Amino acid sequence: MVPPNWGAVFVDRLLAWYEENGRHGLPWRADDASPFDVLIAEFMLQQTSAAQVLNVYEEFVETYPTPESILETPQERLAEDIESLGLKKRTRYLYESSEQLVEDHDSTVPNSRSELLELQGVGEYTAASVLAHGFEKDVAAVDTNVARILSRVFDLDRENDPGANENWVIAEVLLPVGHSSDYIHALIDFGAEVCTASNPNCENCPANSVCEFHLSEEKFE
DNA sequence: AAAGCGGGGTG
DNA sequence: CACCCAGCTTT
Repeated sequence: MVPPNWGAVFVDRLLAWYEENGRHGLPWRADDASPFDVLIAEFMLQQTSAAQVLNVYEEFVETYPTPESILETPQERLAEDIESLGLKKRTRYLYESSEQLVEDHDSTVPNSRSELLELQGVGEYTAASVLAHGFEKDVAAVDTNVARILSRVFDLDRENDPGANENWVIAEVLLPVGHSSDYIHALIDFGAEVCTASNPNCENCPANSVCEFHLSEEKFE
């Protein structure tokens, strides 16, 4: 059973770790990234490592800063530009969602969850990410990294399931109001570098004293 | 609920 | 060589 104050302690440790060790230089996290830039980055990052996206992101958003610029380009050309990322359907999602932005949203990115979810290729995680990073909304975003972290720290029943409502509820409860973007980035970086899927670095984890997973592991040492 | 997508990096 | 990566759509 997790003591009631563990959540707050965990978030404090997480944010302190992030300030010191986070991947602050990633271009799609820049303050001047537009909501459309954020949307492009989230499309690229689906099931794709940040290192791979780094190879193509900056040139892509410079070449295609608006949905119109996507639509003016043959899909074959777009496909070449992001070929190294894999997942070929991504090109169609980029193109069709750009059509939706132009036709239904006056060429802007909508700032509501329901409208974002209507876009081709946008699911719960991507919608939440755009709201947090593009519009500074106080919403949580749960991907496989976040689901894994929360499942371990709080010993959740539906382990590592980004679709489990419990993950979203906990992520929302822990959210530091006014800092959702840093909070989400912190969770993801933490999942990529400390609380990894295989061989998590519990020994050097700043939150291991408030983690059910680590404490239960210790019992079997 | 489960399968399928995908190039590139890692153990 | 098998497996994973800031998920989503379709069956």
